[in-house]
Amino acid sequence: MQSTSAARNRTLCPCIMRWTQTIIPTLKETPAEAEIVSHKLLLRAGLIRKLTGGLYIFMPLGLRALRKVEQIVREEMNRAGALELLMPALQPPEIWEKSGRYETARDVLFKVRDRAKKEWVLGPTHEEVITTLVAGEINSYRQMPKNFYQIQTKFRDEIRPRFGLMRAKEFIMKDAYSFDSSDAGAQESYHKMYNAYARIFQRCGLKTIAVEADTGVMGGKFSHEFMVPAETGENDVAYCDGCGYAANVEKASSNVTKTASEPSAALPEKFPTPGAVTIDALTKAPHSVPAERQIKTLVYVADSKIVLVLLRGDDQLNEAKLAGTLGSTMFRPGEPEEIFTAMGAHPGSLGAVAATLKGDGWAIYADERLKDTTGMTTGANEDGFHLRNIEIGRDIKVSKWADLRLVQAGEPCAKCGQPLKVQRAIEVGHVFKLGTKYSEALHAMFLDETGRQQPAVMGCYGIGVTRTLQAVIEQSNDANGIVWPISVAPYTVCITPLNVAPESPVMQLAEKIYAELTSLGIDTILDDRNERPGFKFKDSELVGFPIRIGIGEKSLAKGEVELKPRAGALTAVKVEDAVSAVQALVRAALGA
RNA sequence: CGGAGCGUAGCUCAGCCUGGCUAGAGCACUUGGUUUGGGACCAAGACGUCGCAGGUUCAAAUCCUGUCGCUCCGACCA
Repeated sequence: MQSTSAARNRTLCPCIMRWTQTIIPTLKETPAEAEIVSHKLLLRAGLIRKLTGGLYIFMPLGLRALRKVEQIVREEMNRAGALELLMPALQPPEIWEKSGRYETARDVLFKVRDRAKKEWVLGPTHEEVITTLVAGEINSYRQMPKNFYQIQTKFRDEIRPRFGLMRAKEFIMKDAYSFDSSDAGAQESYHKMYNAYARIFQRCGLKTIAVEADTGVMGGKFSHEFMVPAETGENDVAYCDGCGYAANVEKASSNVTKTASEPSAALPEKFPTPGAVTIDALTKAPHSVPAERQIKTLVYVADSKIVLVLLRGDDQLNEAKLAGTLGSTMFRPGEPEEIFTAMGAHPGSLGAVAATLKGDGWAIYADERLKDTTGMTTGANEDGFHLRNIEIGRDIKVSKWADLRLVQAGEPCAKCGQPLKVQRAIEVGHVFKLGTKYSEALHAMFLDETGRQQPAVMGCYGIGVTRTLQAVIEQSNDANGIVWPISVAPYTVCITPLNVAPESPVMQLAEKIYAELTSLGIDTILDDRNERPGFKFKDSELVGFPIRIGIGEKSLAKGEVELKPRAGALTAVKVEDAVSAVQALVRAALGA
């Protein structure tokens, strides 16, 4: 039977997608390499296979789902007036030098050499390329606005690829770049993209929240990230149920209470604190200094210079905010030996009190929550000693006050006062208003109405397409497998005949329904495997086809087939109603 | 790059600590048979440079050294 069925397949109509003719290598057991549910399911459902760390092969089924996500992205970008083009992945390093990112992005740049030993870079993104193009092609305000996009493979030398497609060395991104002749125009382009993104993710069946974001090394003016709430995400999002405020914690601020000051004219007093090298240790007897009355002193090195960062004892530093304050991302925490050499004490006994500092003219950045505080305690820059009665305005030469702290869940929203919540999330999209950084660096200039030369005002907009696909699975699964939204499912319908003999009424009906669904444009796969029913049911649920049509002799005898939505209950429908019932489900899901 | 763990059949893993003949199990695969509405059963079979290199030893999957790869935690990002 087995061999004849293989022979039979070769002679059957190739226009029917039969399970035995494609390859869907499902796994009953989870490969050890996968940690999070979406990665496990991508592998178990036979959608992807790993070539090596951070590099994956899309199997036929996985590719179908990927193409559906891409198509939704393409349709919505086109609807928003963006123009699709395709740029080279291989790029000359010169344009990266011009933008300054050859240095600032060097950690993620893959570099290769050609036979003449000339260096090239593999594009992690395409601001430099598109801006070079626009510099040559767009010379007048009359040619703007323009928004160019592509869907293309990007390369990033990730420090640590992980979670399958979530963070890979090579991934597919939709990147778009808008060019406007005015700031107001750029705002409008930005909002168009923001709205397009909301539609894209909604169509993909994803629940996302748009949050205010830090602009990082992109060097933009302001930006939003589209986040999929998920415990396995790599970002923390702070949001407010009261007014809808939402921001990446890198960016978020809250309306925290000022630190109460304790008026006192007392002068700094050194006291011994042997062994107490943490904020927590100082809160305990015999010292009993509450964390909110301590000043935490962090030592950073920026441009090989020492920088001190002061926070209240119970606050955490937000490095993204520090980057904003420093105007650079080129900084790092000091090494223990380096700190000892500079400060004369080890971490745990550090302080910024002017009289105890060895160095002169060091920048001291202090969090605003410390402003005007008195009666504080901090390290004495001598191991085993701290200072009390610190009045920050009098005793510490703060160079700059800034919001440097990480917000915590429960703090009052800065806009409405309700408590903020913090949630892990996966970033699937990011919109930036860039301004003129790249257009100036790469000379994308145009003549305005008055004949003056101006740099184009840019925006850039990314969607991690492969990551979005995985985020859908991360958000949409159950104990049996994936639960695809119809919009991105590899096939909408899986027909499961329980008798696969070609001449059987069951199989003949299966092929008839297949033909009808296909003629209606509904993607269908026919599970013609000669396997036991339970095996086929389990497999189709693992892969997660949104609708299964079960056809067996028992129900057929009653003139019925079984309709089993992946996320719903099984119902019996008359044979003649099966196709219209499926069509109704599909229409309802796609809103068509 | 720092910290932790793991490399034995296509997959999941045992064996390693305490060295010993021909390296095991389950799943998957091949053949035959029995089955057939929720991941069947019987029988036979195929599949391994035990990650790689070096060392110790009469003898190494097992001990030692080095190396490569993978996974997880931290800093970077779609």
